[in-house]
Amino acid sequence: MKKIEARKLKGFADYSGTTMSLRSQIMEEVRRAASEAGFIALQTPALEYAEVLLGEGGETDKQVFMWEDNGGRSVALRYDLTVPFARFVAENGNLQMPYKRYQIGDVWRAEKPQKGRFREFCQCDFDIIGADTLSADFEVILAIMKVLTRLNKGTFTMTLGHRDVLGGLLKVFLPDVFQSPNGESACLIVIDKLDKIGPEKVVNELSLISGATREGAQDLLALLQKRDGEGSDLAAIKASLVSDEVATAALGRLESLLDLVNAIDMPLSVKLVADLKIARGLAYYTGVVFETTLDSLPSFGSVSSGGRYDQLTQRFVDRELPGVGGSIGLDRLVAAFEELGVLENTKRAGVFVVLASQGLESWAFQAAEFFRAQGVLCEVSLKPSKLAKQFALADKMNRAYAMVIGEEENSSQTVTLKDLSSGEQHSKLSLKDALKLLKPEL
RNA sequence: GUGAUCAUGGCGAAGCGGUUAACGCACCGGAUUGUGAUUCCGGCAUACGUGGGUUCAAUCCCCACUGGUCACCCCA
Repeated sequence: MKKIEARKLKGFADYSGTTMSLRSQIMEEVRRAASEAGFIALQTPALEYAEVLLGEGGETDKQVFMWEDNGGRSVALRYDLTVPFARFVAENGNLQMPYKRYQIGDVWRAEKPQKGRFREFCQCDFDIIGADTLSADFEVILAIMKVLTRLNKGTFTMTLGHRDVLGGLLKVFLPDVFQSPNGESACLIVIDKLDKIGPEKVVNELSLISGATREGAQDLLALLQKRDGEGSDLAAIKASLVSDEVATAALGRLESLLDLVNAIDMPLSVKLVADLKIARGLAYYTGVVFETTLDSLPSFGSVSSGGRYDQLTQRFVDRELPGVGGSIGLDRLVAAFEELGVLENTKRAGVFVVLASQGLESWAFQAAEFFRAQGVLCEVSLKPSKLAKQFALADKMNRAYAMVIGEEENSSQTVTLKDLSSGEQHSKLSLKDALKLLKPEL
């Protein structure tokens, strides 16, 4: 009979073993950070009406998985968690504002897969809608920083920018680009490439944009490259924005965010750095934007990013619902950690119950359940075989103890415990005495 | 979506126009029958991505497809 080839679609992956443990660990930290700050959980469907997800024909629209369903509806797999969230908020007018939610879920993008880049991947989002405040921006950023810090697997740099500041600078240095409809965003895209292609090329590319002058571009680049410590020279930028109230206010917000982070009395392994050239992110961002990279693997790209999106819900309703959110790219983060080789080997834990002969299941499970009830991982050998085999299996499964149940233990209602690290063995212990060894703290 | 590159058992990896296609890891069994490292012995999957073509002969050469990887684009 012809066999079906066991295979997966490109860009899709199975996760198991240590990779899956790390994924679970990250999700736990996300839930923890969320509940600490009162973000509530939300789950939305994977599939949405295509029109809900599609923007104005931008680059990202091309990467939306989309098809006609069996009922003739045009449907699409969600591209991110933010747009469906905006749909949810628009659809539920009775939410108590500000509304804070977190969400862990898979998203799909029809891209060409690469390392750390998948067609299906998990994002962990924190969003706040209904509050255009510094505190809202900060809660989102802080939550992400805490998650990354608590993973304890590396240090990160979060670069912080603001669309209004960059917009203000463009008005000063390249005012005439605003005469064409896409002039501003064209400039932002080019400026964002600064680190990658260098200032000369950026100036060249900027000069090609209608309305831009070479001199203006050079001055702008010079200003953006000025450093004050690790970040942009905010004082110099502020000096060029004096006449622009919006941009000055935006800059003030950035400074306040930096101050807030510095005031937090908690060691963070994420360094927050202002860098005004950060412009990207999705098209719907309107204010603060940020990207986060792993210090030891910056080439992997952003493992977390986000920003303020004050107009997103207006796709659906007239109400003004300012929003801010950030996302941790769980699978990219995991891939980066794997690349770095920082996945922990599973530690020895728990008990493996070795059965010396058949017919001992009753006592074995009584004992196992006794320990399980105390929170001890306890697995019973499922295939009776030679003792040596079962011990080897206990070792391979990384159990801390092997517990032997044989005729003697059965008749005396005891267990024999062997510490698999030290080789030390304690024969015929009562369940209580065994528990003292397994959980000394009790 | 554009370009480059690669494709041998579950994984890693030799070979290369004509071979019984190595080897390592993993897995399974055994080394006198209540004990895990190591060691020793044995077994294992009928492994050359798929489909065409060139050739007396193709895993090896050519083309297409599929898949992996990398760069661009975009992005987590």
